[in-house]
Amino acid sequence: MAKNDAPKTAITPTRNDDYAEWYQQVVRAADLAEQSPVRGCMVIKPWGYAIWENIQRSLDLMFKATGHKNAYFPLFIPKSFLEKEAQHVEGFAKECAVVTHHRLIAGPDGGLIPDPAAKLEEPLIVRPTSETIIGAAFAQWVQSYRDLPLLINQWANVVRWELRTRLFLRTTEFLWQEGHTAHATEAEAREETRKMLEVYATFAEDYMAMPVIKGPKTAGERFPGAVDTYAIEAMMQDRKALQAGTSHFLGQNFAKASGIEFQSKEEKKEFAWTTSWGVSTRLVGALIMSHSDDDGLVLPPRLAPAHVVILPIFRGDDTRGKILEYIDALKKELCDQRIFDRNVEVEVDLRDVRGGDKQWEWIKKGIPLRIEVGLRDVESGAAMLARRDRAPKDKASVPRGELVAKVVETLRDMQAGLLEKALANRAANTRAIDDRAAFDAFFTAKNADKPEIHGGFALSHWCGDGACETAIKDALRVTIRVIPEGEIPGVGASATVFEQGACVVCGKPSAQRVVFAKSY
RNA sequence: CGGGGCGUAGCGCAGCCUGGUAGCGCACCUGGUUCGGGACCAGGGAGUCGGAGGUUCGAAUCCUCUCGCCCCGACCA
Repeated sequence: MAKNDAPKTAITPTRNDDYAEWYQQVVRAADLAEQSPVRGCMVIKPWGYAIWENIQRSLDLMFKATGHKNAYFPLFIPKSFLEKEAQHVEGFAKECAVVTHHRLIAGPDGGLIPDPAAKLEEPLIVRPTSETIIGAAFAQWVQSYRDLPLLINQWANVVRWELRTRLFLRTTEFLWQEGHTAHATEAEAREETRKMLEVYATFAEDYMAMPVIKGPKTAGERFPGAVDTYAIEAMMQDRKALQAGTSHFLGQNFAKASGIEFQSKEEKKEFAWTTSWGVSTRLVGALIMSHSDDDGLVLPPRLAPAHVVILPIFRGDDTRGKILEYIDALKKELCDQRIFDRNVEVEVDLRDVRGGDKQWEWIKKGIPLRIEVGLRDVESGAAMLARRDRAPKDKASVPRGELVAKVVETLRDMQAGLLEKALANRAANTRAIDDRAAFDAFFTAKNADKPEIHGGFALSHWCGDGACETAIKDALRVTIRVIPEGEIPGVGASATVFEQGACVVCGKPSAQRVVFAKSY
């Protein structure tokens, strides 16, 4: 095949040519977000924000169904609050935005400067997370064991002064949800931690069509101040791991720091047991990197801002009305259909833009289905149907009578297909590796100058020693993403997680394999 | 925050070495021909060349500083 015969893709470069650049181009081509004038902060555009809204709505229902209530706490956290939990301080101190003044005045050069007379007595920290401020509230709210459990969630923005940012994956300000709960017993708090991890895993697989491995993190990867951190980890198309959600068992650390005490049935003063758990706009990044291709974004129907775009094909003004009428009726009927707990959402693109361009725009935006309606279709009682998970030119005429049912059926099929494909990709790039040489080879690019996509998930034995974990990290930038608690679908019997083995680093005995990978 | 790269029209880039006040493709606007399709022809609009200093008769081009973005690393959702 000559160079010029290479299939033209809507996105350049392709994933294989330059994955990082491809990602950015998809974000732009799909009109999801853009860089803002503020360093490290993004503007989320309507199409991208709608995805977040769908994530929000779906998760919110799941939180409510598990007994949680939403509330809202201050953006600002007094410095002294953050100082209350030693490990917490250590973890977050180096990435905090600090508010020191409450007024601006004219400066010597005509600009504005903070008024020295308006300096805050105690600096306020723009929340990097809300354990401490919510802890303070909880301390007020909880008196008796009858006040427990306290199950609260907050949708908010947070700020972490990141040194290296990437749209959606890591930005200085990001949107998220943070659940905070307090319980009377350790067992109950542990159960809550697990329950929410499960909610996240379900959401990832059923809504995002993104398979995840769930389980505890190693001590080294723990949330600052947590006793145990659990996570869901997904594999992106460049085979790197992405932490898509975390759930923390905080023990009594924060209860002690914030004074969350209650009187037990036995009339004793006790510290509550707390948890926290969160997912962020990073999920949008995860979605992009799970399914999208060299023609742009690919969205799971369940979270797509719209399911269908109807593209009219006009030839001359005399037939325009007829076609519009046909489209209108079709749209109405489609919008009455239920799919995945909501109505089918339809866009009709009437813009005066060339047909081909219009079509490609929607392909790049990842809308699941495109329906073309021209005079021919109106007259024959049909429409052309094209799906985003097939080649752009792959279209089929569907009789009008079957169209509506076909749309619903196809959306379901696509949702399932995306998960299957992602599962297959993960399985194909997950390997049981038992000796160090093979491990090193797995995580080393053949082309050092321009590393190709390589590696994946290595299921290897680990003795549990942090030193071995660090040795791998230093040598290969590979970390233990998660300690799996079940077999990994699609991986095959030769890679059984639970069997005796020897640590891939030091050779000491190990009872199970863990997931090693490069990560975001 | 360390190493590297890059900032020239909305997007992608050339020009910079060898200073003489900007060019290409796509997008955009107008007219026409096309048209189940990322078309073609003709005409047109759009850039204080990231910002600030400096050198010079003259700076996108040379020097200094600064801001931002990207990649690699350390850190992290």
